[in-house]
Amino acid sequence: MARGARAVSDTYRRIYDVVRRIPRGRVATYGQVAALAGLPRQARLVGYAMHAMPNGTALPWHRVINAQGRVSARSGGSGGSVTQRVLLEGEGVRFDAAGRVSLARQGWQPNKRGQRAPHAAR
DNA sequence: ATGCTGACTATGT
DNA sequence: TACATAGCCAGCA
Repeated sequence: MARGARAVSDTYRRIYDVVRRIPRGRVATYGQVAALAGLPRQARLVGYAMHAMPNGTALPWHRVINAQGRVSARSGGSGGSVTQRVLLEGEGVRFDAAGRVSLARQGWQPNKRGQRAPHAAR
């Protein structure tokens, strides 16, 4: 590969690859995905990559949230953010009264064994 | 080539 | 906790 017309740039390709390895029932932040993709400080690019996602791309984009543990609002104004929250809840992700997720508890932690949060996890 | 925009983050007030 | 500002990079007109 690495030749001819590619639907997406290698940069986006890396981002999608990272998002794809996010385990179910876990959430990752844009900055985290960017870092794992080899793009530190490019959290914005991650968000933009999600928006530029080709139609038909099957990946857990709903498991990507911002550093505040909240679902970022996307352009279009639709209830896309709501759909994302519903999908996460369907995987067992818990939202607090403020509509935020405990990254310390549900956050995806690669390198860690079992991805199990410290204490009080469940 | 230039300038603006955008599913962000960190820091300060 | 909420709002404002600065820094980042890629895609598009």
